[in-house]
Amino acid sequence: MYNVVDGVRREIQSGIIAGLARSGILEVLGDFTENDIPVEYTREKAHGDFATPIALVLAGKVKRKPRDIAETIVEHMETGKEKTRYVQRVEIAGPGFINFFLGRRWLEDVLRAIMEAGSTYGRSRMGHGTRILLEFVSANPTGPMNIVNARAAAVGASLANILEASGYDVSTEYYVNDAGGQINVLGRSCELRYLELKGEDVEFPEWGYQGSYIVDIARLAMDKHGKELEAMETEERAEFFRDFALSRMLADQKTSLSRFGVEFDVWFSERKLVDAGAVSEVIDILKQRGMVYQADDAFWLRTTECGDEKDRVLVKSDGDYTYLAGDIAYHKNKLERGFDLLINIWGPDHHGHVTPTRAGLEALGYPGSSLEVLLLQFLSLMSRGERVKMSKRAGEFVTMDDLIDEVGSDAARYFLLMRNIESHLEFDLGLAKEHSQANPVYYIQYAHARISSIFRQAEEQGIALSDVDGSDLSNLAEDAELDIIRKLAAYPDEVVMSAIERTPNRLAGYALDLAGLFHSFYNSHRVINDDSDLTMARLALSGAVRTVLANVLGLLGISAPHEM
RNA sequence: GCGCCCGUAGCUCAGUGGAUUAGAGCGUCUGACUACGGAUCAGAAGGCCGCAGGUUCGAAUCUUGCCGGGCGCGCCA
Repeated sequence: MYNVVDGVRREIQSGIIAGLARSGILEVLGDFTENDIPVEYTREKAHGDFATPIALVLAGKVKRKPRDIAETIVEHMETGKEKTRYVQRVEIAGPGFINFFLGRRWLEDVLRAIMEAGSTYGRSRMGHGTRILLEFVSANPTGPMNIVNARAAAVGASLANILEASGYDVSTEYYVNDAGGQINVLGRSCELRYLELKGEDVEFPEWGYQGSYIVDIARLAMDKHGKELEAMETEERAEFFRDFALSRMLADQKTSLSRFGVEFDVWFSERKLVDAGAVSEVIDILKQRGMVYQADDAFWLRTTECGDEKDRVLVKSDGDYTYLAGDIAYHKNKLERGFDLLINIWGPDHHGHVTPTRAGLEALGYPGSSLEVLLLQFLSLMSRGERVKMSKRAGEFVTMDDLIDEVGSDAARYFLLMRNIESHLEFDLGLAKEHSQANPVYYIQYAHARISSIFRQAEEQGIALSDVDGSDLSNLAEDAELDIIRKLAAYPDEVVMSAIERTPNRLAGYALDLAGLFHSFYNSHRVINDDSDLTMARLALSGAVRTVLANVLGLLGISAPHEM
C-alpha cells in the first residue's frame, strides 16, 4: 500500500523485461514474467541502491556469458528509454550484476509515504484475506503460566499482529485442556489440601500437584464456600473441587496473559467438544472412510498411509479415546469453521504429534498443508551466569507473573522475541532488568522517547510543528540521514518477510538497527538548529523514525513511550 | 537405532544462494557534549562460518557423509 520500494522494484523489473523483450532473449525463456526478476538491496553504496543478478541467473538457460547478457539487456533498456521515476543510472558490475542508481526522489517519496500512512505504514494486503487460525500457549490448566508459556505467548501474539498487518484474517485461539485425567488430579490435589487446612490428617500423595498455588486455591474454596463444603457428599465435593480449581486456574492464566498484553479471540474448551460428541463422530467418519482397524482390543488409525512411520491408536483397549483422537476432532472443528490455514505453536516435546495429527486430517480428506506447526524451542533462564533451575513437579518454577514482576512486560516481550523460534533461548534476567545500553529494549524505546523529547523541545521554541509535513526534504543530504531513510524504506518488506517466514525476531532486529541509526545521527547532527528549513526537514525525518519505531514496537507487543 | 532442530568472534546470537572486507550486542581496550535526554555516540581488537566431499558462474546458505549438542520416538496429555 505505501511501499515505495515496491514501486522501485516494479520500475526496475519492467525495465529489465523490456530490455529482454527488445533484445530477443525473452522469447527463448518461455514462461517468464517480471516477478521472476529478483531485485535486491545492495550492501555497498558503490553498487548503487538496488541490483539484479538476473544476467547470472539466465546465463545457464541462454547459454551466454552473464556479463554479455547484462550488456545486451542494458543496451536495449537504453534504446527503449522507458519513463523512469526513480532510476537515474544503470551500471554493469562484477560478474554481471546490473546495478541501479536511484535519484533522491525515492527517498523523499518514502518519507512522504510514512507521513501520510502514519500508523498504517508497513501494512499490506499480501495475505489477501486468507483466514488463519493461530493457536498458541494452550497450557494445561493445572498450574500457573511458566516462562515457556511466556515465550509462546510473546511469539504467538506478535505473529498474529504481523500476519494481520500483512493482510491475513487472523483469529487467535487458546485450547483449554479441561477434559483429561489431569483435571481429576488437580481437583483431588486441591481437595486434599482443603482437608489438610481443616486440620485432618492427610498424607499428600506423590502424584498430586505439589505447588503452593494448590493450597491457595484450597484456602479460597474454604473461605468462600466453607459451609456448602461441609454439607457435601464425597462425590459432590470431588466434583466441586474439579470445577472450582479449573475455573480458578483458568482465571489466573487469563490474568497473567492479560498482564503480559496477550489476549485471545477464542478460548476453546476441549470438554465441550467431547461432550458434543465430536470425538466419537470423527472416529465414525474415519471408520467409514476405511482408515480405522481393530487390533489388540484397540482401534487404530492408518496414519502410515499418510506418511507416518507407524499407525496410531485412536481408542484404547479400555474404551477411552487417546489425545490424538481428540486432537483430530479439534482440528477438524477448526477447519469446519472456515479457516484456510491452521497454525499451531507447539513445544519441541510435541514434535512427535505433528505427523499423526496431520495424517488424521488427511485421512478425513483435508490437505496436509492445511496444518502448519511451529515448534518453539525451550528457553533457559540465566541469572548472574547461573542457570535458574525449573522443575514443575517439585513446584519450583519461574512463572510468567514472576517474570513480569522481575523485568517488566516490555523487556520480557523483547527478550522472548529476539531469537529465532527454533533456537534455544538463553534469557539473561540480569540484562533484561538493566536500564542501560546493554539492554536492547531500552535502547529502542530510548530512541522513540528521545524523538518525542525533540518535538517537545521544538514546540517550546515556538517551531510550528504543523509545517513539518510540508518541509522541503531536499535539505536532507547527510549520509546519516540517507541511511536512515533507506532503512525506513525497507520496513514494509521486513514486515512481509517476517510474516512469510514466521519470524518475529526479524522485526526485533530491525527495530534495534533503526534505533541505532537514529542514535548515531542524533549524536553527529543537530535536529533543531539555526537553519529553519533544515530543522523542518530533520523534524520530518525524526517524526518518520518515530512512526516506524512505534509501528514495529506495536507489532512486537512492546510499548513506545514518549518519555522514560 | 530412527526423526526433527542447532553448531558462525571469548559469550549470546543475526545473516540461509549473490559481489574485495561474513554482521550486531555483551565482554575487553581507546576516545566524545558549557548545544535538542550520556539509558547516547565514535573507534580498536577479536572468525579455517563444526570437519570433509558434491552441485553452482557464485556456498555460512543447497546436498551427502562424519563429529558435537538439544528434543522427540506410549493404548500419557
